[in-house]
Order: sequence, then structure tokens, then C-alpha cells
Amino acid sequence: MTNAERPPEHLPAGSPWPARRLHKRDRDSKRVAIIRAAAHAFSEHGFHNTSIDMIARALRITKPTVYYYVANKEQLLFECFVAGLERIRTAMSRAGRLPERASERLQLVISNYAQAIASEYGWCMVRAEDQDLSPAMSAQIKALKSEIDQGIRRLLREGMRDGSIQRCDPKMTAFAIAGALNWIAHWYRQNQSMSPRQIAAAFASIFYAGLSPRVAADKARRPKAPAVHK
Amino acid sequence: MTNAERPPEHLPAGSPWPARRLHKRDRDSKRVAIIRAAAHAFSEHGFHNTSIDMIARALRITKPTVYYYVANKEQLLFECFVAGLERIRTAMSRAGRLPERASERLQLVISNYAQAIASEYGWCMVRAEDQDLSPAMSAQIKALKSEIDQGIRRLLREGMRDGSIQRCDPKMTAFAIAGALNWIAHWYRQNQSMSPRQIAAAFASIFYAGLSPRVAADKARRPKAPAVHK
DNA sequence: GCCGCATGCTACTTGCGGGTAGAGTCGCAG
DNA sequence: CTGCGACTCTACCCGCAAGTAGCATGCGGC
Repeated sequence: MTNAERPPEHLPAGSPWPARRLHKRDRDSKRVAIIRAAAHAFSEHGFHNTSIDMIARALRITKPTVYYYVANKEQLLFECFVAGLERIRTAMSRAGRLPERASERLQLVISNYAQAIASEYGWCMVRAEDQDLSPAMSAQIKALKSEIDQGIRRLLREGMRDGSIQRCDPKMTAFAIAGALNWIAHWYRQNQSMSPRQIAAAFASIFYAGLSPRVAADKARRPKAPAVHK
Repeated sequence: MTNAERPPEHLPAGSPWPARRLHKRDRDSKRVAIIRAAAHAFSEHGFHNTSIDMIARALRITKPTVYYYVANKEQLLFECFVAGLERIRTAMSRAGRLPERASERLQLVISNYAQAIASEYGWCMVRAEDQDLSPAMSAQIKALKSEIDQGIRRLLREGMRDGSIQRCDPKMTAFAIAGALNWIAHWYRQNQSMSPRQIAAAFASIFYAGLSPRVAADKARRPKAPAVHK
């Protein structure tokens, strides 16, 4: 009954619940811990194969305790989704106000996007199915997703206007970029050889350069010198 | 009790079961019909939100009848997966034996890939989670997926060798391409403005051309005229 | 020291859905 | 026309997991 407890080691970044029960008053951090544990479990077993009990066990607490902090399982998924999306949203709105050319602002968004998807919330963002959520939450998620999508399209259009991006169909291109990035959640695993940042860089390079071989003269693609011909 | 039944209209391409029960002896076509109905239901409601009863109802039969044709729900998902993948596999092996340059063979694969994903089995191919399957089937699916992945990487490497594809990291590039294509399942809906073929073409163009603006001289990218400058 | 609230627990209820037992029913072979 | 086997049904079972009722406990304010 002393509070000389070892912090439990095998959980996502430790649980705020001590080994032998002992209440503290920081509701928020516990709530966040539950969300994170849920994200962790969802990405490992899938939403439907994760019971609230499993999430509770991972934190050394019990099911009713989880329900003391969240209303239901659906909300748990929703919160995971939003937590992951937040990073992309802020990157996006920051990119909207930067003075750089659109291509570089898009790259910023891509990088943050990739890191969000590679985060513990990646699975929830990508695999959260409308079908698992009530119409209300499904609508909210759709709106958030659409916001991101529209943001990418806008950046593409701006890039075409300011000359930093090749003429293309913004809708399809946004789908392709988002698809490639979202898919990261399916293959990326922690402590893989490449960091999320490196992956983002690799993807950006693929998307910007394209697969067709460049003709030799094309090395002068960086537009630092004004309008070099040859 | 006459067999003047209207064929039921609201199902995926009709059910082989007449409105008033009447046995026929074509086990295979019925089995396929069940697989298709399952794929349809899965893509609409998700795997876990689809009960066998729902699939049965869609075909105007009952749950035990479904179980007469398939062993269990998991196998149903597996078969949907394989059905969808078949198209990609054949396209891939065909592409392996074509005389064209790798870039064009890759384009063939991309086109078939996109069409497979846009098919009724697309959802199952993309969202079939290992976690919903027994270890044995999960392993099979992993192997099939890996086969496709390796095929794309091989085409990329061949393209780099025969000069039709720009130098790139084949692993990351394959991930990006597969991701963009797989994601189609998340947004494509039948009778959308673009056909799967058109989508594939758009994606290929994005991937080949890239987003960076080409310098003016670069119009001569097709290597028909030798080294035009200006 | 004691009260009240925040927190956590044990012990349930409930419904749903996967899967099955076993009894018909129909068509076809002979 | 009869019997067999392919097929389909009705009526179940059973386990699991979401969610809840209601009690226990310890902290912090006073």
C-alpha cells in the first residue's frame, strides 16, 4: 500500500494509474492516456477486435473506469481520429499563411501529413470507417477530411497560378497524394529504417520529379537564375 | 407456386435463387453469387457490421444456406479478396512477358490495378485486415499482396535499367503508387464522372510527369527527335 | 476528524451475431 | 412412382462484448 510503485513498462508511454490504486486529480491526462491506449489497441487489433476491456487492461484499470472518462466506444474512435488530424490541420492553416511558393507550402503539408499518419493515431485516421460511427460523428469526420482534401487542392491550384506546379487535375492529384500518404499507415511500423520525415521527403521527391526520365538539359530546373535557356 | 417469378431487382446483378424457391443444380454460380453479395455488403457496411443474415437476405435466402456454400465468414472475406486480386495478378504476369519498355508495362499494370480496386471487390482487397483473419489466411493474403508489391518494384527497376523510368527508390515508389491506387476504394463510387480507366490514366500521368513544372525545352521529352535544344 | 465528491471497482444485464442441428422438400435416376 | 441425395429451411445455442447499477475508497477542504 505504499506508493513505491514501479511505473508499468509495457504500455504506450506509461499509464497515469499507479500499480496499486491511488487516485490523483488530473482528469485530463487520464482521459488522454485512454485515448492513446485506444489508438494503440485499435491500430494493433482493429476497431472491432478491440474490446474496451483490452484498453482498460493495458492501463491496469477496468472497463467502468474507461466509461467514466469517455461516453462510448464510438467516441473513443472519434477522439483518436481528431487527435491525429489536428496536426495536419494546423500545418495546413500555417501553410496557408506562408509567403513561400505553393510547391514549398505543399511540401510542408505533405511532411506533416506523413508524420501524422505514421503517428500512433495514423490507423484511426485512415481506417476509421463511417460505417462504425453514428451519422452525426460520421458527418463531422467527413467534414474534417474534406477540409484537408480541399486544402490540398487549393495549394495545387495556387501552385499552378504561381508557376511552381505543373498543370494538372487538382482533384485527381489530391487524391493520389492523399492516397499515397494515407497508405503509409498500412506498412509503416515504428523503428523502421526510415523516419516519417524521410518518407515524406521521398514521396515528395517522387511526386515532384515524376517517373519519366528527365532530359539532360533538365538539370537547370531550379529556377534560381531567371529564365536560363540552354 | 408457378415459376413465373420476376427476377429480384435490387441485388448485385441478380440472384440465381428464384423468388419462390426452386432448386437448380449449379452450385458454382450460387457460390459466386454469395461471394459477390458479400463483397457488396462488406463494401457498404464494413466487414464487422455485415451479418451473414444481411448477405442472405440480399439474395432472398437464409443464413444456413449461406453456410452450405461457404465454411465461415472469414472465408467469405478471403474469397472476395482473392477474386479482386486475380485481375491484378494476371495483368502483372502478362506485363512480365511483354516486349514493351517497362514504363509502358507498368502503365498496363496500373490500369488493371485501378480497375480492380474500383470493382466490387475493391473494398475487400484494401480493407481486409489481417486482424480479422486466422493466421493461416492472413499469411496467404500477405503473400499475395507482397507478390504484387514485388512485381511493381521489379517493373520500376527494369524501367531504370532500360531507361524508361527515372532513377528512384523502388520500394518507396511502389508504396506511393500502390497507396494512391488502393485509396481509390475509399472515394470511388459507381457512376461517378470518371471511369476507372480514366482514373488510372490520370494517375499514370501524374506519376510520370510529376508536379514540377517542366522547363520549356522539355516539351521534347519524347525521345523521337534526338536532343533538340531550345 | 469528518463530509462530500471524484474516482474506481465488482458484478451484473442485454442483445447481437456466428454457427449448427435436424427436419423437410424438390428433382432426378432408375 | 419411388427412393436418394442435393438443397433449403425453422429454430435453436452460445459466447462475447458493450454498457450499467450501485457500492467502496481515499483525497481535500474545512
